[in-house]
Amino acid sequence: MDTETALSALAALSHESRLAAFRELVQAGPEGLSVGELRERLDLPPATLTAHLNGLRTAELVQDQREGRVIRVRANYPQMNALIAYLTENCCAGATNCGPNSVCIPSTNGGQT
Amino acid sequence: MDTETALSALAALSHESRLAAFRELVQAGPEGLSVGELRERLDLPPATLTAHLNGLRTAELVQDQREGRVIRVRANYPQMNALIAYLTENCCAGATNCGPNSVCIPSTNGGQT
DNA sequence: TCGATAATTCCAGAATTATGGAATTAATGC
DNA sequence: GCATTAATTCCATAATTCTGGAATTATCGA
Repeated sequence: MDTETALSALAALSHESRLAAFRELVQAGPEGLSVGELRERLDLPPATLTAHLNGLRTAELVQDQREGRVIRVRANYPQMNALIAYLTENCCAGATNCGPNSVCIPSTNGGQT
Repeated sequence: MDTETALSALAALSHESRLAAFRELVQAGPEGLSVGELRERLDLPPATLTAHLNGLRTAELVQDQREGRVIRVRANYPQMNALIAYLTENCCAGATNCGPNSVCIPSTNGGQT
């Protein structure tokens, strides 16, 4: 993932409603949710939800598929994963001991504190 | 890390100049950089850089320390790591096979597609 | 075709964030 | 005290993002 794409994804997730929407979609699993279900859970006016969904769509963090009158939205897990990979690389500057479960130390000092 | 803190960190990183500043600090390692060095590298007016640094400070993604007339800024690696952990949990909904080097699939379907 | 439902786009006002010059604070050396 | 350097805050303008009502598009069933 390049920096421009990462910025787009970070911007998409940096708003309360959009992060909440994305979390709902992740919890919903591969089935995703219809826009209507999402709207009920988040309790947002239709136009507002669409605007936020468009932010997530631009960042390619979600994908959708029309099913009749309903549009089903799914979290794009690989894209989210790519964002985490980007942040991990930028957090650790290439150190190998880095990740969510380790303390993040740059490689330039061999991991000492 | 709670959602409010994550939102603050995501917002801080979702701007070109701030992400660039943070990357410079990560690459600089534990020594960090003075505000002046950062200013030269990013080529920003002083007031603009300060405004962006304040965003990173509020999110506790950087910490600083005055050394005489100079203020030294360092990346706060644990905070960045906590953000990555938060995103990993929210990306994967608790699945164990998740991380920057694996495909991110929620746990609700056992990893099948 | 018509009516109902789902979701979107359009658009304008409100709110927030970004930008950077000028003034200010902080520290140092003479 | 005074000049110098480093960085900040102050403040006003510019730019962007957010919000949501109203109109529009898309699909379906009768």
